[in-house]
Amino acid sequence: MQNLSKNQQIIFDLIDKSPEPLKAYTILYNVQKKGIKAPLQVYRALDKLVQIGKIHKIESRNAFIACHNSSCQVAKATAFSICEICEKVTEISSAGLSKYLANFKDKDGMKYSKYNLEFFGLCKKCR
Amino acid sequence: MQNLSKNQQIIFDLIDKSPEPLKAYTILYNVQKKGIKAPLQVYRALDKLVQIGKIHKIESRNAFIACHNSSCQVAKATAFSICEICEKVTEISSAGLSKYLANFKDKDGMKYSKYNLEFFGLCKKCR
DNA sequence: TAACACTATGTAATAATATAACATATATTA
DNA sequence: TAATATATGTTATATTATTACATAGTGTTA
Ligand SMILES: [Zn+2]
Ligand SMILES: [Zn+2]
Ligand SMILES: [Zn+2]
Ligand SMILES: [Zn+2]
Repeated sequence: MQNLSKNQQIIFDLIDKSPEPLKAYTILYNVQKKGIKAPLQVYRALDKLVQIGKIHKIESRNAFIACHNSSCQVAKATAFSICEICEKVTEISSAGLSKYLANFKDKDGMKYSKYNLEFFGLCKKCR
Repeated sequence: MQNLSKNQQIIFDLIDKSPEPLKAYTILYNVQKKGIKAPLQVYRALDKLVQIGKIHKIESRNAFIACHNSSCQVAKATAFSICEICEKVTEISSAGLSKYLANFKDKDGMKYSKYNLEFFGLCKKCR
């Protein structure tokens, strides 16, 4: 587990303490006072953080959330629930689900160790 | 099953005959000769086509693919495999998988009838 | 038919998301 | 030290998507 660089740490801290997924430019606005001035600086840190599993990208929302699955063993096998009203996003950690998906074989008998699953519905509060 | 409007039909035809997912602006360039001149015209048709399940959006690629699951009964429950080398995308239609996911319950006992799953790996040719 | 609601279209402008290209600096390792 | 890899800074630009406003067509029903 490598240490984070300065920019990576700043951006990870912001995402980690956010109760909701953050978008790249929201992140940019919030770290400008810390000296990160350009989009590319944000995107580079995001890329790295995604790569090492500290954060995940919510593809349908173009937003980023910190991993809370004990610094994701499954950086490449992610599942989320997304509330269609309040946009609350929760990372799903289910041994059953990840086992099922990791063992799933398509028609050609092909298995996939990497996947991203996004469930949509209404959260407890919005139901 | 409603009929498609003129723009919707033009854009669906293009996507339907494409062997690969198409991006919005690629679509735009390809339909300009048919009188569709602005991005919004494309996005509006895409939105509608997604809504009625004739096409699906590949979220991780910002691209659109025609549904070939007999005009998708499962417009809201989609699964794809994506080759990380050649970018070939295939819609997965597996009764087992859709049943498993439709019945999946999260920690709160919540079920989700809508989801999008993207598997990543190497296709037959690229392996 | 006329009124209404609904869906679709046309057009211009702009917002939001992401990358290319190039220069420099810092950390790691041999 | 030298070599290598990783990270940063900066400017410009590419790509993806929406807002706002005006108009036209389609279907329903009073
Ligand atoms: Zn995680
Ligand atoms: Zn909610
Ligand atoms: Zn389909
Ligand atoms: Zn391939």
